[in-house]
Amino acid sequence: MIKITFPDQKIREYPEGSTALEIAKSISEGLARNVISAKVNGEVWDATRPIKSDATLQLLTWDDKEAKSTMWHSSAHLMAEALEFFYPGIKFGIGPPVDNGFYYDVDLGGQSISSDDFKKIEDKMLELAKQGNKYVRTEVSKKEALDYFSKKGDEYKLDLINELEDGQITFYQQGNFTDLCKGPHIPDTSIIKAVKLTNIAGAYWRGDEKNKQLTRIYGITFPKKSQLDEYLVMIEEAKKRDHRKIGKEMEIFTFDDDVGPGLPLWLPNGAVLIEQLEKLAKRSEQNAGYMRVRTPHIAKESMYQTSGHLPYYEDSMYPPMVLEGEKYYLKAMNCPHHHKIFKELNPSYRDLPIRLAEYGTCYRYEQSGELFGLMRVRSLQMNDAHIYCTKEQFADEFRAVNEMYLNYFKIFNIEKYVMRFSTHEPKKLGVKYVNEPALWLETEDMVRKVLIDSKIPYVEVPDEGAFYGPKIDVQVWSAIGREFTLATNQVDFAVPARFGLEYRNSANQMETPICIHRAPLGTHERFIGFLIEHFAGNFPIWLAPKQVAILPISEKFNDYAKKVLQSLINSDIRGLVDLRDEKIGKKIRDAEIKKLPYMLIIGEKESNEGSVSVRKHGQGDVGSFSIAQFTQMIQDEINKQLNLN
RNA sequence: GCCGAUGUAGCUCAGUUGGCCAGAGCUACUGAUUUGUAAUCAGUGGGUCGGGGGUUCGAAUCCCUCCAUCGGCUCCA
Repeated sequence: MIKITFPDQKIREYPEGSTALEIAKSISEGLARNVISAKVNGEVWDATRPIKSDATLQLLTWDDKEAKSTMWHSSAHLMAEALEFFYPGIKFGIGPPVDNGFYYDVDLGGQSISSDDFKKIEDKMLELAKQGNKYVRTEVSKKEALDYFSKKGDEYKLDLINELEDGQITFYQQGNFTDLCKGPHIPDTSIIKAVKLTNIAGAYWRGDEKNKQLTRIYGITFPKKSQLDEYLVMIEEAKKRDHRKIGKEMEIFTFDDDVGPGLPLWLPNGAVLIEQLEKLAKRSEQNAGYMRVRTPHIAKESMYQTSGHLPYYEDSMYPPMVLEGEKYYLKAMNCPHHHKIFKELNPSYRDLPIRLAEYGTCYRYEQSGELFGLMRVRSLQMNDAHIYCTKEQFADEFRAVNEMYLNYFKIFNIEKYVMRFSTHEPKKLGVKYVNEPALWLETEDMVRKVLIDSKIPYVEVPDEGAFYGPKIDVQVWSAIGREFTLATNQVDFAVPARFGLEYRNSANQMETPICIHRAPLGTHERFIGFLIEHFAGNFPIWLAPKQVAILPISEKFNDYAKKVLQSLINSDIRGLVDLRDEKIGKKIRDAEIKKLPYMLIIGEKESNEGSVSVRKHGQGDVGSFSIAQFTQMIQDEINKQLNLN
């Protein structure tokens, strides 16, 4: 007998070699039906794998994240079986679970596949699923594994096996399909009740663009048909929040073929959003002791040689303009310009820290396939600043920057984000990173310490640093689930020295400052793209391009409506009047669709009283107020949203 | 940049076994109506069918090519 410890710390005895599934059955048949996999001693296992000694056991059902992964991993195998049925000779790369489903990379040889073929593959998968074939795990020797896939002629699997150690190789087989796989898997295919292939795309073998491009087929499965329906509804809802759709509807931005790809035009409503964001940034930066600077959009090649950017990033900068024998580049970053300003200021230690801020306009020649609405563009304006400080000041400065982030997140009600702390990879010193091993370790420790001291949750990712130092990126997700870096906070211990930046210390010696690059509001482009999706276009009133729509009931009240508008403008409130010869219901409907936060309905009663009848977007009638009362109401709401009270 | 898909009026879309002057709704404009909390009625205007080339008696429709967008891959100072 073996002792099994359950999550509630209860211990029960079972025969040696019992499986999680059998144990579940001993508790209840219903539970057993829902078991997808199991966590044995903290490791996810097949629910059908015998447990041979004392262990802790957690049964995993669909509600557990790990169970979903198991399910989708098994689904990838099921799809592979269906694909092999339709496309004999097909070769398989990797087929893992992902956040929303799974994919399998395949090499179809000369055959082709398109989304038109999805239906037949889905049907085949469901047919195979109904057979309830068991996923059978076998341990094989390296030689057996190599023999099997040599016979099959699948060079991708051979490639994978060659990297594995003998004695640790397992196969899984269900129905007519056998795959190299470390598992775990669901007990049998009958758990898969709903199947949807979602997408088809190219993907390089092992993610290397020098390798052959395989066909990647994405799909998702569920244990209940209704869950698939819910998922499809969710996808539809997400599409409605897409910033490209709302940005067009609300006339925020546009792209034009003649202007060029990735070069957005900000329409008047978008320009208001930008102005409000800049107002917020300028105020918080002023309070935090920043000084504003302004720099040109281009610079000579020599500056980017000095900064060291050229060898790393020349390919993603617009090609240079040659004037009088000199090469000029459109700037892709603001730091070198700011470094030059620091040098000109010629500070002593008493002047530090020096914080230089600019909403700098940059141009980056992003690969054409990378462009994506406002989220990835070629012209961008960054909420940039560079803080020059001593080593002793670094922790306080870095902490203050993080606090500024968190304050912004409160204002924008951003709750779902991840701080990603990127460090260097020692093997790539001198290639991807400046060759200063001691400084890397020292600054990484400083950053880590600040994060821990400030109790900011973060994940550490090796080999993702900037070439000049470690950094923190703030990751957020777009409505359609794509992950983005919204903001960034970077340490630079290398470039100031390259520019010969120095300050005089208290002992009258010259020292090089540390530089912090920070952009809490990222770029206007990405930040506004994100905000559109975050708020689904229903901006908080302080940010809304138009805050109030004035809707006269008939032409007779147009003059009073114009008077109300003027009064709002005098109080710095952004409004519009709908003077069209339409019925009030139509004007309200249009204002609601345009997501205008407030509507003022104006008729005979209001014009006689000098009042306005207030309707709130998405809520309806909220009553009658004097113009002064309404103005105060709006201003109070704005102050509250910006934490200005 | 690579793989795949898509591109018809300002917007959303119909029109593909190739065949009258390419359609609808919304928007815009004009007129009637003077309206009380999510669509008043009528009329008018608007399209190089993404660009270029080809096949054909005839191309939005078939072929080639370029451009742009979308989904991924790679990249991201």
